[in-house]
Amino acid sequence: MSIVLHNGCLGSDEIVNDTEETQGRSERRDAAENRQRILDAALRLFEHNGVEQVSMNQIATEAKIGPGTLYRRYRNKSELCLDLMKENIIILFENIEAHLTQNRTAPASQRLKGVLILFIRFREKKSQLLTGVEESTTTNRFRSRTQSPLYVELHQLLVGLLDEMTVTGHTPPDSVFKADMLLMALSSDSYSFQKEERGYSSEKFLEQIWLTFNFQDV
Amino acid sequence: MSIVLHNGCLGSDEIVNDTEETQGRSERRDAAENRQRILDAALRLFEHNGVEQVSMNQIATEAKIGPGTLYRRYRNKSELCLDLMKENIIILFENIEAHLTQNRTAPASQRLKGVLILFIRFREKKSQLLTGVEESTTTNRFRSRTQSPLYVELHQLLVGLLDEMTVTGHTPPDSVFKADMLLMALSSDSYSFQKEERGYSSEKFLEQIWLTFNFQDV
DNA sequence: ATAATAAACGGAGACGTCTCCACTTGTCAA
DNA sequence: TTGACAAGTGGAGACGTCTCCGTTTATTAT
Repeated sequence: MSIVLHNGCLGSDEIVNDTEETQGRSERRDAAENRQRILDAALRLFEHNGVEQVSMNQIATEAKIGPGTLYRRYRNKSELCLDLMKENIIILFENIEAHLTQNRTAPASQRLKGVLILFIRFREKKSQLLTGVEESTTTNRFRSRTQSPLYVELHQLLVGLLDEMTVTGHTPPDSVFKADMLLMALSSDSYSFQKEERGYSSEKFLEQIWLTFNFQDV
Repeated sequence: MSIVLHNGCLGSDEIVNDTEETQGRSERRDAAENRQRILDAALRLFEHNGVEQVSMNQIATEAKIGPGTLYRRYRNKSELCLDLMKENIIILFENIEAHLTQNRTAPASQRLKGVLILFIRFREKKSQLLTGVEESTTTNRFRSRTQSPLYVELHQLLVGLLDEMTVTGHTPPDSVFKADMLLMALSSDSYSFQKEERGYSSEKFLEQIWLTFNFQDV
C-alpha cells in the first residue's frame, strides 16, 4: 500500500497506488484472493462491531486465514483501514484538486478554507475508518501518522497554500511547522475530542481553528 | 493518584495529592510496602532499559508481586509514571507560581511565554517519563491525556492567561479551544517529532509556536 | 508436462495488557 | 486477645499483537 507522490499539481488517480513499489511482479492468484477475503471480512466485522472493537485476530479468523498471512499483507489495522479507504481518499483529492483549480484566482486563504472544509467533510464521512488509519498500537503514534502518505500529501498541499499566504513584512512563520500544527489540530483525536467533550459542531470547530491560527478573513 | 484542583491561585503543595480521594483510610502497611517496591523496581528498570521498553509485566516481576497487584494500584504505566514524577510536577507548579507572582504586573503575553518556557524545561528534564505519562495503550489517547489532572491544571492556567490576552475588538477566540491546541502542540508527540524529524531546537520550537498562534510580541 | 524456485501460507509461540476471583492478611472494635 | 471483615494479594487465563519458520502452492523456464 503506497500513495505515490506526484510532481506538480494533484494527480488524483496516481495518489493511491496499490501493489508494491513500481510493480515487482503481479500479485499471485491465491494472494489476490486472500486479500479480497481480508477486505470483505474486515468490512463485515467493522460494520457489525465498530472499527475500534475489531482485532486483527478476529479479522484473520473471519477471513479464514492465519494471523501470519494477515500481518504479511497489512502490518497493522491502520494499513488495512487505509486500504479500505482508498476510494474515499481518491475522491477527497479529486475534490481538492477541483476546488483548487476552480478558485485558482481567489486569495490563498479562501482556497485554504475550502480545503479544510473538504477535509472535515471527508473525516465526517468515514470517521471510524479514518480514526483507524490514524491509530497505531506501536509506540510513536505521531511518528507513524506523519509517515503515512496521506499525511505527507496533505502536508505538502498545506505548505504550498500557507507559503502563499505569508504576509510580507512579518517574521515569516515556518509553513512546514504551521502545517504540522494544523494537521494535528485536524486529527481524529483532536476533532472528536472537541466535538464530544467540548461540544463543538463541525462549523464551530473550523471557525475556532481559523481564529486560533489567525488566518485572514474569509 | 490525584491532583487536587484548587480554588484561586496555584497552591503548589496541594497539587499532587496521593492516596484515594479525601482520605478513605490510611494505606495498609503491606500495601505501602508493595507500592514502594513497585516504584523502586520501575525506576530501576526504566533507567536500565528506557521507559518505553519496560512492560507492566516486567515491573511486576522485578517487584516480585503478581500482575493483579500492580494493576490494582496503577491502572497503567501512565499512572505509574505520573506517580514517579510527583516531585517534578510539584516543582514545576511552584516555579510557575513564582514566575506568575513575580511578573504579576507584566503583560499577560509575557507571563504566558514564561510559563511555556518553564513547561518546556520541565519536559526536557524528564522527557521519557513525561512521554510515559502521556502515553496510553487503550483507545482514545487524547481523551486519557486530557483527563489527567496535569492536563486539566495546565489547561485552566492557560485559559486564564489567554482570556487576559484577548484583544478587545476582534472576534474573541475561545480560550478553552486555544488552550487545547496549545497543549496539543506542546505534547510529547508533537515536541519530539519537531525536534527529531524537523530538527528544531527547543528555542526554535517555542518561537514557532509563538508565531503560529500569533501571540503578541515578547 | 515438469522441475525449480520464489512467494504465500498458517499456526505455534513469545510476549503484552488486563480481569477475575479464591485466598491471605492487616486492622479495629469488642 | 480475638474474631470479623474490608483491603490487599497473586496467578490463571482470556484475549491481543506480532514473528518465525517449516510447509504448500503458483508461476515460469525448460
